[in-house]
Amino acid sequence: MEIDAATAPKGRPREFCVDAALAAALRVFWSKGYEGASMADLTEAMGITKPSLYAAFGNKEALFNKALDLYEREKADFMRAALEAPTARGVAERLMYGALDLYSCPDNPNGCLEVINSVACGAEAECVRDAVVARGAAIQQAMRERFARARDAGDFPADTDPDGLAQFLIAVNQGMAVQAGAGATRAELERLVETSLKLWPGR
Amino acid sequence: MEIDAATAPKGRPREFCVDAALAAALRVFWSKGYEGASMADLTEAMGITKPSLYAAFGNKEALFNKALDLYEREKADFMRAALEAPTARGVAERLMYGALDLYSCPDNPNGCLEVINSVACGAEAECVRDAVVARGAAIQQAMRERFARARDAGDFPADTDPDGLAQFLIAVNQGMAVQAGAGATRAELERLVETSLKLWPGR
DNA sequence: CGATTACTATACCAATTAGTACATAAACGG
DNA sequence: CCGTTTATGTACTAATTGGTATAGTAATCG
Repeated sequence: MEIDAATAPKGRPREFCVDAALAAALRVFWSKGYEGASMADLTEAMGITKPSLYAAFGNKEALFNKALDLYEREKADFMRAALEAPTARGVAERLMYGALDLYSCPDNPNGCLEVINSVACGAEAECVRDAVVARGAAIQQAMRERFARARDAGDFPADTDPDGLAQFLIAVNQGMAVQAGAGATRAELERLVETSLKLWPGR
Repeated sequence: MEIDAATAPKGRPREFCVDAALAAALRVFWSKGYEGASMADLTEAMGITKPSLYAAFGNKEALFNKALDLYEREKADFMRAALEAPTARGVAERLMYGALDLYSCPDNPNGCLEVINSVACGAEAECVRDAVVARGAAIQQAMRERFARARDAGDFPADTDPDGLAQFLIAVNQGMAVQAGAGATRAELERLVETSLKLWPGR
């Protein structure tokens, strides 16, 4: 019995990198959605066979949830980071430009994994939809709290509703994701960002 | 040979109402999306068998396109109507409140049929996605032209970009559809509408 | 009445879906 | 070298997918 179990893998070592396979799976889910991504699509992109996939990740739903974790950790982290901007306007700017970069990056599928999987779907995908929607609600809640602080700090004109502004910012973000998925160019999305920020109230 | 062919159907008359069946199909596509709606879902909701469906509508894709026509004609008509408002602000108001009514109507599936089917999908659905995206592009183009006229009429402050504003309005609309599909209440969507309109520039 | 025409229902099709059984291969501790 | 353990590749399953062939049925036309 070793002290460090991680250094003593027992059986045959796996021949693929779990992280790289998961990153490949994320790309597939990101471009096709949960339902649109078949196990055949996934195994091909990941470069492994189905039994390996099931052994390493459980099943399709578990794989998706792990990919979703990765997405939030590595791709959508700018959302959390945006909340740390000193003013409400700074939050909006960081969020919009971060979304612009993510949704129109040529290395990624265009659009937002969470928006793709939070719209309507068949019965098979309802469980993952609920999971995605729950994460969106968490982000929205965090933004509400941030804007409540911003209001107390005097970032907004007097008659402004911070909750409404949080919802508005998320809505524009979601709309940008929809347009990116529909093939909008980066220049078009840039115009959307600039127009939105020009309308943003306060500091 | 009769003059009026419509009054003399030759063979056995069909036992269901095509319009009612199409309306039922629309509801299914609207709540599950093109891919999420199986033929079994559709035939059950429409109250007919598969051969009847194929005889009357062609195939799944043709059925969807007919449902999409119906959607634009009966449900999303407020979009075109909004463009006839006398000022740009009036366009925005009609569009936002029309979308609010449509996306949160308790008699309908929540959300927007076109947004649902313009996000990522499997290979099977790409053709219908392209069709939906093309319709969205047409609406956006019409709105651009409307706002170009509005700018000439002096509806906007001097430094306003009409194209950007059209894109912005559509993005908020799409975001509202995403949130409606994710379970937002009507009151929440109302707040989004009011916040957005409060930020709208000019008259 | 018969012929023609078109709709309906059952039963079927090939392809694809997510998920597994099983035998084999590669690492380890003993 | 042996047994245990884990991973791999092939081949398979049951269920579902969109789509049809076939046989029967209900209407009008001549």
